[in-house]
Amino acid sequence: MHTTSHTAVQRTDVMASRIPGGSSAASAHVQRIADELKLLQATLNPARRIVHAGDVLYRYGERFEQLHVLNSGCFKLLSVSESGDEQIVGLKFRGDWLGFSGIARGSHACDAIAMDTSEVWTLRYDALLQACAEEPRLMALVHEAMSSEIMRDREAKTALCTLPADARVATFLHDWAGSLAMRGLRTDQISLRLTRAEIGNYLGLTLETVSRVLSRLVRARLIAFNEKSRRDICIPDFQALGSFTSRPAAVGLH
Amino acid sequence: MHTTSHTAVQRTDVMASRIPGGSSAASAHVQRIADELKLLQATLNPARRIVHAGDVLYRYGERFEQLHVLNSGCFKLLSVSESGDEQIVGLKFRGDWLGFSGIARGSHACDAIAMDTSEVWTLRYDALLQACAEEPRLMALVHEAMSSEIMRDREAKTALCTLPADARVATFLHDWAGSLAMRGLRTDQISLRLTRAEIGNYLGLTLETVSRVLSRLVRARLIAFNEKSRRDICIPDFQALGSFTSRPAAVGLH
DNA sequence: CGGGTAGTTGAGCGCCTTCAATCGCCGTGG
DNA sequence: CCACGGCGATTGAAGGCGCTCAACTACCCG
Repeated sequence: MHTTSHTAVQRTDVMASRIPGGSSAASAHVQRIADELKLLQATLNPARRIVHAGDVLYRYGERFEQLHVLNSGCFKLLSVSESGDEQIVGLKFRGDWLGFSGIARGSHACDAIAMDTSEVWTLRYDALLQACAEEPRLMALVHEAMSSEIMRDREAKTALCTLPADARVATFLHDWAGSLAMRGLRTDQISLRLTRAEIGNYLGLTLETVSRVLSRLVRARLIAFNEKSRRDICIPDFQALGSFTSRPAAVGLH
Repeated sequence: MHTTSHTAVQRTDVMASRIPGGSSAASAHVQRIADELKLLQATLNPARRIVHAGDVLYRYGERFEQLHVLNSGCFKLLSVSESGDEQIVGLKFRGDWLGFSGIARGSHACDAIAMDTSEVWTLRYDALLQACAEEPRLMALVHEAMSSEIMRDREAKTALCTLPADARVATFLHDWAGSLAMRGLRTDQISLRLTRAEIGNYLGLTLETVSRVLSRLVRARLIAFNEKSRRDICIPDFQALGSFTSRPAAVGLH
């Protein structure tokens, strides 16, 4: 795992002009993440480093001592069962925290693997606790991050429990694009950094089903493939894709 | 099969590795919950009260101001979608916290409904924050509780993604019994406080499937119904039920 | 007794999986 | 240069698991 330059200015702020669902809410969120990072930097001066796709930030079972915050890039969280099969249990983007699940047992509960070149800020947990005691805003920030994670996990569970395959995949794409939008990135053109098998794993489907659903969404004009790579997906109408979530019907089949 | 003492499990030291009624780990956990409650009481003197089955502790959308800790009883967390259908997103027992998901937005993300007569300890969130700043152990306790919730949500997601109906229901029963065991309660005789429809809702199955799976588990001698109520379930061999989780095969069908 | 709720069980269907074939891409090595 | 193999993705065909629809029972409470 590289620890090269810590300056890594990420060129994110292309920005809010392109954001679906109202740029004001999105840019507010962008600002909020920036403020949070600034607060972190001021109170804890976290170690920064760049990691690359495939790099492992921590592994299941490793002693928990640090938390991480993503300044850019994206990560997947991988839970490996004793029988050896893997389950993707989370996806993380700029502003998200990594490692919360390790606090309870004192050892990490999953693997954290970069899906793209990313800048990670790392802070010692004991230092964080101490800083939280002195800076109430910092404590509130940490609690909000954990609370958000709990909320999103529940939404994911609900999707798994209630949505058929088509809506599940559509929701997945919509959420991914929404995650980027809230961070000020473009959403008309998203680059999934997962194979069909990984998407299926994350959604409780087989890779074939994912592939078929994507083809169906293309036929329904809700998405389009980039001609270069079939992992790059165009979303002409962000809202339409979202509304498909609730109405799994009304797709021209066949 | 009955053991009158509260150390419900006898010949299973092996189980101590996982989620045992294995007495040592279980009683350690009981002790830990007791210590946590004691610390809470010492630092915050929370308001206690008794609620009854069906009582609502908080509702979706209500302003978030308090957190709650269960001293006894059990709760369900209910998420209601805009279209009106409900999803059970969590089950809570003694020692569990309620309300974490409301922190992020400042309003509660679900309904919390008692499934049984329960004793609830309530504390103001702002008071908790303040107390956390002064008492590091309290802050650690809160973080551990949130971390545990994240972990358990992920396990639930994994179950939804990977297990077929039979294993899902078996895991549900096993986990429920395990939750009781970790709290020092008997596990050979558990009383589900959910209808078949609610179990199905929680597990992403229909009530008919739940009913059929339970009948199958009875035929396989992994569980037995109490003759009084079909919601009360005997678990003759806790371990066997657990091992069924991983091997969904090998049940005498028909 | 009648009505309502909870639960069980059967029959048939449909969505998703399983199995399999094919295509395109890319890096390697003859 | 092209052949080859591997990986990712797509698509078809067939089968099965779980859902839908429905009937029936048990139990509680008026």
